[in-house]
Amino acid sequence: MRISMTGEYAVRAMIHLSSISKGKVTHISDISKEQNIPETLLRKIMGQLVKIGLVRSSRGKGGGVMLAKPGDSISLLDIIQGIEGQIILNQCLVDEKYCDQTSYCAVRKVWQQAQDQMLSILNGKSICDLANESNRNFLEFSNNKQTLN
Amino acid sequence: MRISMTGEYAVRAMIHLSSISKGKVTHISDISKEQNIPETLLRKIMGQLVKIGLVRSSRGKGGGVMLAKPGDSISLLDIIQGIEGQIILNQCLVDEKYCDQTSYCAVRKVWQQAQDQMLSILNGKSICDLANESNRNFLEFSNNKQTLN
DNA sequence: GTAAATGTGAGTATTGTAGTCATATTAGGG
DNA sequence: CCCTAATATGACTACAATACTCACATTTAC
Repeated sequence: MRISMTGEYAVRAMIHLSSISKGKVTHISDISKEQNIPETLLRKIMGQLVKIGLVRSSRGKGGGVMLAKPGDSISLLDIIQGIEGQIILNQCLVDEKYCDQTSYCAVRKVWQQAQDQMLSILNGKSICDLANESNRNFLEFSNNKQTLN
Repeated sequence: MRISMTGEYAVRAMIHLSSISKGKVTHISDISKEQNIPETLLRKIMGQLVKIGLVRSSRGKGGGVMLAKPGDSISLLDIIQGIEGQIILNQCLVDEKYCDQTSYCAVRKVWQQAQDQMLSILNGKSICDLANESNRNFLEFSNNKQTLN
């Protein structure tokens, strides 16, 4: 049970985008290089991100991609669900026909609970938070390295 | 991102087993019928459950399957992880080579947190709990139905 | 018109999953 | 020893999803 590469790539690309100053564009090829994501694949993923309204793009010379809205209004969950569809841990949570015990099954409830917890955690983090935290961690990381040398 | 059918079947089979009085055996074919699980597939799943020590089986006439230990010492997580292997939401949580930012990446931390939450919920429920709760819910459910009619 | 961008449908290779089938193995009881 | 009832398992199939690639289309600025 894993997140898809597509989902991971999307998250990385979005974090990259959130580091670009507002109003400026980047190019898919740049993100591809810096984040080490196959370019043609990233093109498709960016296409999806545009479709679901998280990214704005413009074609042609001078074109490129940028966040469609402020980074603090986009959660990790928005990205993942946008790309992968709804996260549903257990079949019986989605398919009524699958199990005839839905109305009293305790297992179902546990999955529901686990799923809710997970979603709320992913929902609680904006890509803005993520970019900032990573930056802060990176600085600490670099400082530690320096003092070690 | 879903649990596999195999995992779901295993859980159902285990709950079924936990309803059998201690010391008695059931047959795979019975579980198959009652839980609506393809028999040949269930045979394989039971094989795995035996291998990981959750089920005890005996062959031949008078043989069958039973829980290998008390139902309250077996968690939902034991079953799922036993069957599906470790639950790992995000690639970077398992594959060091995959991402060179492991030491400071904030995304990684969020996934870790979501995963921990989920595991702890699954770990907190024994199949004994589950069987009891389902029974209790079922009774309520039936009563409601009766009073409605 | 040309170069620089994104957009996209079709195709491929690989893997994973759900499930089947045939056959082996084990055990009890005549 | 043989029959029957049970689990065990390796090989196989069918299908779907994933992670890509490729070629080409489209858009825009100059």
